[in-house]
Amino acid sequence: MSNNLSDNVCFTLYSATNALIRAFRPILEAYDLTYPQYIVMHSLWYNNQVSLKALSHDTHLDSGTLTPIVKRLESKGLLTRQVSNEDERKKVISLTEQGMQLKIDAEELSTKLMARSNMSLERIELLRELTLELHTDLTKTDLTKG
Amino acid sequence: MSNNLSDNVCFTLYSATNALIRAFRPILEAYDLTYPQYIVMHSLWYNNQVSLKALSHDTHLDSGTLTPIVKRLESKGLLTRQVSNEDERKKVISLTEQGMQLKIDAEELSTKLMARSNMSLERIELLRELTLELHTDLTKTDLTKG
DNA sequence: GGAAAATAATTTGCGCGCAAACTAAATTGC
DNA sequence: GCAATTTAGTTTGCGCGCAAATTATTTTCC
Repeated sequence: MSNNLSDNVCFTLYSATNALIRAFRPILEAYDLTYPQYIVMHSLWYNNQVSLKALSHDTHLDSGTLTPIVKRLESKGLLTRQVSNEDERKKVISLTEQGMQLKIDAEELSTKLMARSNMSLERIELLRELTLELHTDLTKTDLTKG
Repeated sequence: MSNNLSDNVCFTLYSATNALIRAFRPILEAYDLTYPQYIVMHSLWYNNQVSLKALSHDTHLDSGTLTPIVKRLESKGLLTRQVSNEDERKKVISLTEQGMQLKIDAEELSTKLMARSNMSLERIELLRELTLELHTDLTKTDLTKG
């Protein structure tokens, strides 16, 4: 019988994520990026010239969320969006030279942020495994039915 | 050297939280609550008649976020907001009868949701401890200076 | 080959999450 | 005792996050 919000994993997960994004914000501000924008850039650094659908799969962000993010990155000159030749419904998202250059500076940013926390590498890795497991679990199983 | 988003704990934490809130949404919809609204109600069920400041401390949500949430809960008839007698800057937030009755139904909702996942209770508890640790860590230390 | 169904991306609407600016009341310090 | 500072809460502006509706293209299948 929990009587404290911190006794509940949903709340601690939620609070920790908010705190992490908040801590990340001033660091990313130097690169004129938000965290979701950083996720998209990071994905493209390793998987360039993909459709929005593919980007959605990689980033775990839905298309309605991605469209405006990608448009903002386009207006910053970090990527381009071109209609695909094979399938005119699709858009090919490609990094610009500027977008690729950002990689050198910003690539390891989130790793560096976590490294500055007081948590041990072992516990950070454990946290990574558990959150990965939870995400896989939640997206596989439809918990609303049952 | 990570080349995959899932290798990074920031990303897995972020994705898992989004997935969790998403899974929670249809369940909470039956109570006409969003997850942040549920957090506020949960807090009040154990700590009623508090100022917005105190509620902000308990829920880890900032005042600019809380004001509109609390107003929505007020318009749903779940709580009231009255100017404090001792200090007219403060507002006393109090559950209505309806707000208190919701507790019986909705109290253990997030625990039940997690219990339906495929994760073991041990790993869920471990995740709770790690996210609590990270949150404490991030709010204590200003990682932007360093 | 053409209607029906599926797919890709965009748009709309709403509720956060939070920094920054603002208002109003209480406290401090001379 | 009153001006300066601090504190409590609200408002504004912006970027998500996502469900649902919409548009446009492609695929299916008869």
